[in-house]
Amino acid sequence: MARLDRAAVLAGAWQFIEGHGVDALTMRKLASSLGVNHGTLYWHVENKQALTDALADDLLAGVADDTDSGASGPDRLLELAHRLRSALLSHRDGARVLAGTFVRQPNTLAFGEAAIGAALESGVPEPEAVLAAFSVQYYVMGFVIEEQAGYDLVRADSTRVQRETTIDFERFPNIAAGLKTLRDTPRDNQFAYGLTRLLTGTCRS
Amino acid sequence: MARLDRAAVLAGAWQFIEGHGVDALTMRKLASSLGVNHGTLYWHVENKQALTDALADDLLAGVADDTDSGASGPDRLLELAHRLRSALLSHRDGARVLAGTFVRQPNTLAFGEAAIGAALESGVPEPEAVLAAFSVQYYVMGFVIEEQAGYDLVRADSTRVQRETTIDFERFPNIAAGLKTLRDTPRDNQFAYGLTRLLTGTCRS
DNA sequence: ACCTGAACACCGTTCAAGT
DNA sequence: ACCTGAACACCGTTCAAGT
Repeated sequence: MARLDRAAVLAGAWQFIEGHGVDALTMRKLASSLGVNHGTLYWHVENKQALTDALADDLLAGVADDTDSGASGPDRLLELAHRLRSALLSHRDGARVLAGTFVRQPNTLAFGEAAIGAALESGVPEPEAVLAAFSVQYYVMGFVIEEQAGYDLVRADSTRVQRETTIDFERFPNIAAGLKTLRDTPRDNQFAYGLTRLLTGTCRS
Repeated sequence: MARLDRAAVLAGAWQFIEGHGVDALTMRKLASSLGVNHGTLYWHVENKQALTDALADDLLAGVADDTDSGASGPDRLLELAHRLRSALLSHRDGARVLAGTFVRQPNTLAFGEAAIGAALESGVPEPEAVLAAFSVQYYVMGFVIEEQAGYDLVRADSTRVQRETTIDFERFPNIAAGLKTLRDTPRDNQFAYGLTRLLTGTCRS
C-alpha cells in the first residue's frame, strides 16, 4: 500500500464525487474510501475548504494554455468559453465545485487573464473587454450548473427524484413547450446559442 | 409570545441570514434565535431543504406580476431580468439561496413562464425564445452570485478575509486592470452591459 | 514524515411525552 | 395543535501518541 500524498487525496476525492456527488463528500467518508483514518487527511490538506479549492484549481488546469496560437481575438474568446465548459464537465458536479470556491486559484486567474486578453485583441476597448470576459464566465457557470443538475437528477437516489413534483402545464404553457425544445435541441447547440448572443456585437461584427 | 407558524419561521430565517449569512444557517441556531427548541421547527417545516425551497420561493414572490402591462416584448424581458436581480439582492445571499434549490417552486416557474412569453412577443421564433429566456436567467444568476460574494467578503469575519491571498499582478496584468475597471464602473452598468449584449440581435434589432 | 485513536463541539432528524 | 427533551447517527477539526 503506497503512502498517501496530496495528489492521491485529490484523486480519491474526484473518484468519490464521481460515484456519489459533491453533496455526499465528507472528510470522514473520503478518508475511509482511501483506507485511512480521517485524522490523516489533515496532514495532507489544511481543511475541507482547502480541499475544495484544490479540486477547483485541478479542474481548470490547462484551460488557458496555448491561447497565443494562431486564432484571432474573437475566436479565442469563443474557444476559451468552450474549453471552460469542457473542463467543468470533465468531472461530475464540476461547476458546483468551482462555485464553492471563493479564493482565486491560479488556474481560475489564468483563465480570466486569457479571456480579457482575447477580448482586448479583438479590438474591444479596455473597460468593455473586462465586462465582456466576465459576462462570458457568468454565462458558462450558470449554464453548466444547470446542465449538471440535470445529470444529477438522472443518477439521483429515489429520495431526490421523489422531490421533483410534476409541474402544472396548464398554468405554465410556455415552460411546457420550453422543456420540449430543451429536450429536442442538443446541449452543445443550446450552449452555443447564448454564447453567440453574448459575443455578437462585441467581438464579432 | 405569539405562537410560531410557518411564516414566522421563514421570517426568522431571513433575519438570521441577514445577520450571519446562509452558510451559518442551522436548524438548531435558527430555532434558538426564535426562542424555541430545535425539534419544534420540524412541526412547521418538513426539513432543512424544504425550508430552503420555501425561502427561494419567497424571494421570487411577485417578480413575474403585472407583466401584461403596456411595455412591448423586448422591454419586458429586460425588465424581468432587472426585477430578478432586484429580488435576489433583496436579501443577503439571495442568489445562493435560490441556487441551492432544485425543485421548481411556483414563483420560479412563473418567472420562466413570463420570460419566455416576453421573448415570444418580441417576435423571436419558438425554439430561440426559450433559449434566450434561459440564457438571461443563467447570466443573472451568475452575475448576482458573484456580486453578493463580494458583499460577503466585506462583512466576512477575519477567518475568511485572511483566506483571500493577494494576487500576483505581474503574472496577471489584465486581471489587475480588470479589477480597477470593476471598481470604477457602477454595478448597475456592469449588469446592464452583459444583459444588453445578450439581448441585442435577439429581442432588439 | 506520516498515521492512529480519541476527544470536542457541532450538525439534521425523529419521536415519545407533555400541555 | 403545538412544543420539549432526549436520543441517534452523523459532521469537521485538533492533537497527543505511536511508528
